[in-house]
Amino acid sequence: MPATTPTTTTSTPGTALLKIQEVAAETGLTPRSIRYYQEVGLLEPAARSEGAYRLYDASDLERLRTIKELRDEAGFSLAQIGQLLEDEAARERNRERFRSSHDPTERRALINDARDRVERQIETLEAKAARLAEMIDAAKERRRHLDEHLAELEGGPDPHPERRGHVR
Amino acid sequence: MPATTPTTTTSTPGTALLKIQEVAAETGLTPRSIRYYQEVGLLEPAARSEGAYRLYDASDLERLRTIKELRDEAGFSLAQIGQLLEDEAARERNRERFRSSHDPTERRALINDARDRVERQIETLEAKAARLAEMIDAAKERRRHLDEHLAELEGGPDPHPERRGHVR
DNA sequence: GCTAACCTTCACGTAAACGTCAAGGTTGTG
DNA sequence: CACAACCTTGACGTTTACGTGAAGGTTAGC
Repeated sequence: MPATTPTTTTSTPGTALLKIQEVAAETGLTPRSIRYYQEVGLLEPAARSEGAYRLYDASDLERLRTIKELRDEAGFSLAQIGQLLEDEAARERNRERFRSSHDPTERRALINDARDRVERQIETLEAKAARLAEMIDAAKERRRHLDEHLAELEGGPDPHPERRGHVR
Repeated sequence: MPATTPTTTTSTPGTALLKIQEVAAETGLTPRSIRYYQEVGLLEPAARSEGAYRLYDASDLERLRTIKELRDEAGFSLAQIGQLLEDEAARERNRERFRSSHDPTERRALINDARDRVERQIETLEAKAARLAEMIDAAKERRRHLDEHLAELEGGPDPHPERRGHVR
């Protein structure tokens, strides 16, 4: 028995399964964080080795990178991330059910459900983006103001620049 | 001694000073959080009453609202918020020095310094915004896809919609 | 000048998100 | 098959960002 392959039915041939440390190196997370994410239900490893080693596939890596991005870049809590990913998962599940359903009414219901979920995601994200945009605008306004001052200094080293047009 | 007025020199006449609970009501923060922000150096109350009550002015309120926004909307840690506000403060200080300096070279140096700081703020914020935008685009793409499906179902309740043009 | 309602400063408790050993099993390479 | 390098599951420690009293001063109204 060569048995480098795990004992699961997730046989995606070309897909090499990685051990937790390799995943950590690949994603920039720590093994502890990855285990913790499993603990709080953010992702289950694709498989376990015979000796119970966690084994991760490509989609796991993708998911972990998503989690990390949501955490670092967007500053969401793990609970919020869980919500967002759960919505994703529900979307996938509905997709499956959708595919196997031939009743147009149910199909429409499933899609509408999915759409609502995506809509919620978008609203959550856009609210955050809007706030950020406001802050960015404020900062840019400050920068613009400073640039004005600089231009003034370049244009003519007037010892009393506050006299020409209301600097404040 | 009528002494409703504090014992500080920050005499901005029309500015009513608020006690911590009033500030809390006004900002949506808790008194504890406000004290904590002071503890970690995010803001000092404008004054103290005779009996050492914390008293806050309008600019304190503004600052607290900013902190809350950065915390809730942008998801920054208090440490990061401290950095951003510190940059702000440095900007103000430089502004003061700028006003009292009459050496054009130094003036330019001060403004350039300030500009660098603002630039850093903008970069930090825009990086975050960019990530968010990516996520929003992805979500919108999913929504668009779902809408397509819905349109297909509305247009004609075809029992085999997967036959018309590669649904996946 | 009494008292309710607020404030103060400790000080300990808590939830989230991990870090860090400890004790022991697994893997694969020589 | 020995053994270093990795993995497992606890379990306790740590930091951040507060919550929650406790013990005692302060303020404002009557």
